[in-house]
Amino acid sequence: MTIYDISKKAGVSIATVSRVLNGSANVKPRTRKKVMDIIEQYGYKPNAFARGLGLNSMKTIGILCADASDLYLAKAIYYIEQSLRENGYHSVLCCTGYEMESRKESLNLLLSQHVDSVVMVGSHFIMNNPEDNQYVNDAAASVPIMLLNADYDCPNVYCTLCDDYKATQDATEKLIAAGCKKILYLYNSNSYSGQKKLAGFQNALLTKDIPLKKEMLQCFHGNHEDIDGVKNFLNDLHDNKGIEFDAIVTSEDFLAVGAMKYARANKISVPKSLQIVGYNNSILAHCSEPAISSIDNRLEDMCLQLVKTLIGVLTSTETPQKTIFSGELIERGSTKL
Amino acid sequence: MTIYDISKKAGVSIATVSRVLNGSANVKPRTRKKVMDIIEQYGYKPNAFARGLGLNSMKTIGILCADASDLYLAKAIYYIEQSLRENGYHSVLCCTGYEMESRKESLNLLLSQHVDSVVMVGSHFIMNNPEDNQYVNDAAASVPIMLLNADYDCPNVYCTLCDDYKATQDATEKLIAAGCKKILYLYNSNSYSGQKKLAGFQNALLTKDIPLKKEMLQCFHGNHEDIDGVKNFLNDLHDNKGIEFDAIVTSEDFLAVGAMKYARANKISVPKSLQIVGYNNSILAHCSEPAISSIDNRLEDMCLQLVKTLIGVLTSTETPQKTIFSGELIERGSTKL
DNA sequence: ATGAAAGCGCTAACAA
DNA sequence: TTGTTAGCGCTTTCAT
Repeated sequence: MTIYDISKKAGVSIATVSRVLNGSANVKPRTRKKVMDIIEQYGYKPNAFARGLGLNSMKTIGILCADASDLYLAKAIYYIEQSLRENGYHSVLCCTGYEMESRKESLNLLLSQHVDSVVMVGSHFIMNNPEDNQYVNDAAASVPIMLLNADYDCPNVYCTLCDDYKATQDATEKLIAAGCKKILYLYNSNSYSGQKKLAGFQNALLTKDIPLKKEMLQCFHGNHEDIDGVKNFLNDLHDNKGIEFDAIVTSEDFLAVGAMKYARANKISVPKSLQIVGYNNSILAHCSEPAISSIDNRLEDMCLQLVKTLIGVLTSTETPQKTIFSGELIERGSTKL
Repeated sequence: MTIYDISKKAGVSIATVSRVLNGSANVKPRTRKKVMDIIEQYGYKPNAFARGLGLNSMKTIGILCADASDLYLAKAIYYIEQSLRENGYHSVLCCTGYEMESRKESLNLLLSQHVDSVVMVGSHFIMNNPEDNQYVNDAAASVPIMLLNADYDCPNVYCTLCDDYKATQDATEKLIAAGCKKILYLYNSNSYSGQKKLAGFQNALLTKDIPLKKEMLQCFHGNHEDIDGVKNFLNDLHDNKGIEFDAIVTSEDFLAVGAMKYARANKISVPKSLQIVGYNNSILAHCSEPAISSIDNRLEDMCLQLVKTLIGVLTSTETPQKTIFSGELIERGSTKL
């Protein structure tokens, strides 16, 4: 069933059918009704390819993310896809893994699909080395690029992010105000937002005149699901390296869960002897007893804003190139502030 | 840059370029080389729409799932997308939520996109009432439908699932063998696989001659992230309804985590006084101390098999219509068997 | 081994 | 208000 069949049955030209299909004003109501009836009757659906060929768009957005099974990224994808769909766009998902090469490859794959835009979910897509980000510039030359949780200055690149720096700083300062003297910072990524969090932590110490010891910044290099690995890591830090701490600020909830298990295994009372702060405010923060205080970076708000911005760009509405949300610590039993 | 430009520059016809592009055998090596060079030089990429129009396929698979932010479904999507990409297919993601109507709508959306097949992730897509499944039959009339974790008998519908019945029965029997007398079954969904698990539990009791009390089958109706809700639910069961139990078998890990928190809050020793079994073997099973024994239903294997089957169907290779994997209990600290 | 040309189904510019 | 028609870029016969 094509537009030709419909036009024949309705006794009009294909142009008229097309007008009806696209809601053009220049159709006599009676004609419109006649055509609509035929369309309904035969359950005709226009061919998306042919339409795409003509318009050079299939109303499809590419979503690039390192790992759709990551709790945080999965949530982001969920919000973004939903919002895009509400705006009449499809979402092509492409998980790139954490390697540079496959990242570029995936991007090219999406571009060759003629997506109308590419959303990059997660701060992993922007590196420190400008050369490594060239692929973003290249892509931005053909379609608008939307960055979630990353900051990058380039024409046709739009950023929506959370002020991780400030959120981490605030949380750390709260711990200091509550009397913590030896705060360990536990992280696992050097991505853009990872660095911001770290800097926020350091700045909190600086502001409160607490000397910064290098050993109090620890990077866990294991897999992001390896909670017991984190526990062992902390055990090693304490038992073998002699590092002492009365609070742990982490860059991700799973690290905080690991810290929680470390405390439990060593019969360290939380929050009495050890306070723990997570990041992302995910379900993992609810899994332990007591529950973990975690920094919420307003993921849903960010995602909705990102899509809003994107739609603005695609419809040539004036839109801000950068939107920054502020995060906040959700206090639960793992801290007493 | 189109195929015409390339053909002109290479001094051949578009047909030849097309042949080169599609790896046809009927091209003289020298001609092929000549064309290839031009293609490389100009970085030409064929237009996916035009190709789609001709072939009536853009090598795209629709992935339907209720909620991409659900831990389990997110993992499934991850595996499936990856495997599809390796096979040269794109993935269009569409999250339907848990309502019937939006489910049908999403499916139609995908079909109107001319996807080559639709993968339905999760057992929610098949209902008890045959009428409610009619939409699957309808869709199967136009493209192959792949079901993950659901069983449905219909031409052009292919199922890949885990034997949840057996896995649950086995785990329950192990608990009985270990001396548990009062086993509570805690679930939260009546989906196809939800029913299988429940039936497996019941059958274990039957097999071991343990009387089945209705009150020992409890459905938690809250949100699947509401861990504290589960804890409170169990508190209520015990304190107000006077239900006693020495083991809890759950249909999802988050329920097991809730049970764990219930035990901790009430100073019930796990596994000594209460044994707990989760389902899905997700990261949640690792969050508590002790870690939770959980049934692994081999999600990755299932996903890879599903894609393998799909590729088979699309290439008209002979393929089984139903593949069943068997699950197994991964024992951790929450049980002593 | 290569080229010419007919679609594929739709949109949009132009004519009437 | 409606119809005619030229693309859109590619695949695929059918000739050569």
